[in-house]
Amino acid sequence: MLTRRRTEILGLVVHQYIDTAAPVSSRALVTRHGLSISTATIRNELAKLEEDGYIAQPHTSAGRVPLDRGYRLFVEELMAEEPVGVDEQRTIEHQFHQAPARLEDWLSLAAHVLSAAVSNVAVITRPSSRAAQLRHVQLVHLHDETVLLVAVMDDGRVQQRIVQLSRSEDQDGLTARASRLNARIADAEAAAVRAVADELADEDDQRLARMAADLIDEHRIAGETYLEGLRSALEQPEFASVERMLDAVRHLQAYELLRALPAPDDLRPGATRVMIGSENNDDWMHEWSVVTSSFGDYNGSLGTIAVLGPTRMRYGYTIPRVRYVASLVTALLHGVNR
Amino acid sequence: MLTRRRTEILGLVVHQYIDTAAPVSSRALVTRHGLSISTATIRNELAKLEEDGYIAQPHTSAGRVPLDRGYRLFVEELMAEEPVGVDEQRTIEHQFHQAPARLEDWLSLAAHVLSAAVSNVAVITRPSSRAAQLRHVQLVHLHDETVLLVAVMDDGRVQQRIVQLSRSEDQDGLTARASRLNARIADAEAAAVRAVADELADEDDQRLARMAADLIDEHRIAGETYLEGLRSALEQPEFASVERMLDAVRHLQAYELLRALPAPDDLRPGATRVMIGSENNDDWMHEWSVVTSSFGDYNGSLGTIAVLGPTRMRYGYTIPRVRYVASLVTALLHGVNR
DNA sequence: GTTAGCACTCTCGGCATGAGAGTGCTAATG
DNA sequence: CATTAGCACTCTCATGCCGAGAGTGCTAAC
Repeated sequence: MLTRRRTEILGLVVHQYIDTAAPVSSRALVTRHGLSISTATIRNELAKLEEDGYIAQPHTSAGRVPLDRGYRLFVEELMAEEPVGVDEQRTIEHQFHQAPARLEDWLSLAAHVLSAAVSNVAVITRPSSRAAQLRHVQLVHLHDETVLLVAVMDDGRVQQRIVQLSRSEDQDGLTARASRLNARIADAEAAAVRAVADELADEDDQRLARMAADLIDEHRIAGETYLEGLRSALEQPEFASVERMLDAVRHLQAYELLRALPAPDDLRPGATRVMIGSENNDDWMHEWSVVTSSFGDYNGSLGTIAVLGPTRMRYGYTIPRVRYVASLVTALLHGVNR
Repeated sequence: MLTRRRTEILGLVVHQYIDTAAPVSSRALVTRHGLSISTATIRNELAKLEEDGYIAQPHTSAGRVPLDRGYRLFVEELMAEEPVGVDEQRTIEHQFHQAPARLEDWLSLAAHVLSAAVSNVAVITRPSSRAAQLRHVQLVHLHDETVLLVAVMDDGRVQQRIVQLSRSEDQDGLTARASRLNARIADAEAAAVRAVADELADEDDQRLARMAADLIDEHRIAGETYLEGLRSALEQPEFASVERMLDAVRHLQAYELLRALPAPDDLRPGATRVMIGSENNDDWMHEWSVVTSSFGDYNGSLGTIAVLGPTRMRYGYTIPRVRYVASLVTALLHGVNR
C-alpha cells in the first residue's frame, strides 16, 4: 500500500541516493530535507517500502538503497525533468556546427557530444536498412588496371571497393563505362542488379555489376554503432573495483549492445524509453539503465540513440538531453541546418 | 661491465618476468632453467646488474624486475623473434577475406585483428594527406532541393555533404551538372577549385564547387585513428588496480596517441620500431611500450600501425605480428589480393 | 499514529602477529 | 679469486582481533 507520504519518502531516498551514491539513512533524510517527522517514523515507512520491494539495505546496519522497482516508480511519477537550458543548447549545437564532412562522422560526433553532456556512455546505432537500393555507381581510376568502385546508396551513404579490371582504361573511359552501367543498374536492389549482371556482354561490366550487388548486400547487413564516453561511465563509484570495471569494458566493447537496445521501430521519433536494471534482457545489464530515443534520416529510416549508465543515474537530467540530441541529429540529417 | 654470463642472466630475468609478471628470484632462476651455478652466485650477478641500472627490486625482500634499460638490451640483443606460423597466417588472412566493403573499415578491421593476435591495444592511424586532390564529384538526388555532394579524393577515400540547391532538379539534371562541374574542377587541389568556383556563372555550381573545395581541405586535415583491444590490455596484471585501469582508459581514449606515435616518414614500410617505457615522450606512457610499423597505400602515402602494451610485453611475439599485419594491409590497399 | 530509547548487528579501519620469501653478507672452499 | 653454504635481516602479505561508528528494529510510552 503506497500512501502519499510513503511515496514522497521513496522519492527522497532515490533522489539522495542518486546524488550521494551512499545508502540513505533515516537520519540523513530528516536533516537533509528538514522533515518534521522523526527518524523512527521514517524507519517505519522505510520498512514498509522495503517490504514492498522498492528499496533494500545492503546489510543490517546500513541505510536504504533503491531497487529497480523504486527507480521505476521514481521515473514514472516522482522525477522532475531538468530541461536543457538555452546556454547548454548553444554549447551542444556549437559542437555540431564544426561538424565534419563525412556523413558517418556526424553520428560519431553526436555520440561524443551526448556522452559529454550526461557523463555516461552514449551509443548510437544506425541499423541495417531493410531494402537498400543502389542509387549510382562511379568508377575512379587508381593505377593501371586498378579502379575504385564507388556505390552511392539510397540513404546517402557510400560503399567502395577496389577492383582489378581486365585491362587498363583512362578516367574518361571509366566515366563512360560507369554511365553505361548506371543506365542498367541504377535505382535497383541487389537481386535486380544481379539479374542485370547476368545479361551484360562485357566481362568487366559483369564483374562490376556483381560487385555492386555485393556492396548493396553488405550495406544492407552492416549497421553502424558508435560508442563514446566509456571513460566518464567508469569514473562513477559503481565501478570502483577492478572486476566491475573489467566487466563493464568487456561488455561494452563487445557489440552485443545492438540486441539490448530497443529496435527503433517501436519507438517513434521524439519519444524516449527508459529500461532500468533487470528490465534489460541481458544478465550483465542488470545494474545498468538505458535511456533510448530514436532519430530519423532523410530516407525515413530510423536509428537508435541511447545513454547507458548505472541504475543510479540522473534520469531527470539524462532523458531531456537524449531527446534533445536525437532531435538535433534528425534535423541535421534532414539538412535543414545547413 | 657486462660479461657474457651476466647478459645471459639478464635475458633469463626479462624472459621470466614477461612470462610470470612476478619479480624474479635467484632461486626461481636456477630451478626453472636448470642452471649449474648456485643462487648465491646469481645473487652476486643480479646485484651488479642492478648497479648498472638494468634491473631493480620493488622492495628489499623481493626478486628482480627489469627496468627500461634491461628491456632495451633484451629487445636489441637477446630476444628471439617468434615468427608468424603458417596456421596463424591463415587465420589472420581469413579474417581479412571477409573484409567489409568500406575502405575505411579495413583499417578498423586490421586494428581488431592485430589486437586479437597480440592481446594488447592496437592503434592504426592514417595521417592527413599532405596535398589532397579532388578526383571527381558526383551529385545524388535526395529529396526536393536537397542533394548529396560526393567527392572522391585521389587516395580513394570519399567525402560527402548534404547541400540545398536553389531549386529542385531530377537525377539526370544533376548528373549533367556534375559532369559539367567535373570538366572544370576534377583532379585539382582545394585552392585551384576555389579559383575556378569564382569564375562560375551559375549560383548553384559556384556553391557546389566551393563546398567541394571545403571537402578537400577537411579531407586533408582529417586523419583517422582506429584503436582496438582496450579490453585485452586491461586484463593484464599491470592494470589490476582501479587507478591504473582508469588512467589507461583515460589516456587511451583521448586521441593524443597520434603525437606519441612516430611519424611514418622516418619509418620505412617493413621496418618496426620499439619504444620502451620512458623512451616515450609522454609521461603517462612511461609504463607502456609501443611497437610501431608503417604501411603504404596505392597513393604512396603512409600510415602507422602500432601495438601498445605494458613494458612487460612479449616483444619477440609482438614485433613479427605487427610487421605481418602491416604488410598485409599494404597489400590489401594495393588491391593485389582481390 | 508517532516517537524516544535502547539493544543489536554489521562494517570498517587500525593493529599486531607470524609465516614466507628473498636478499646481502660473511666466511669457508677449491 | 670466483664460487658457495649458511644465516641473519628485511619486507610483504594474509589473518585475526578489536573497538568505534553507523544504522536499524523493537518496545513501550505518549
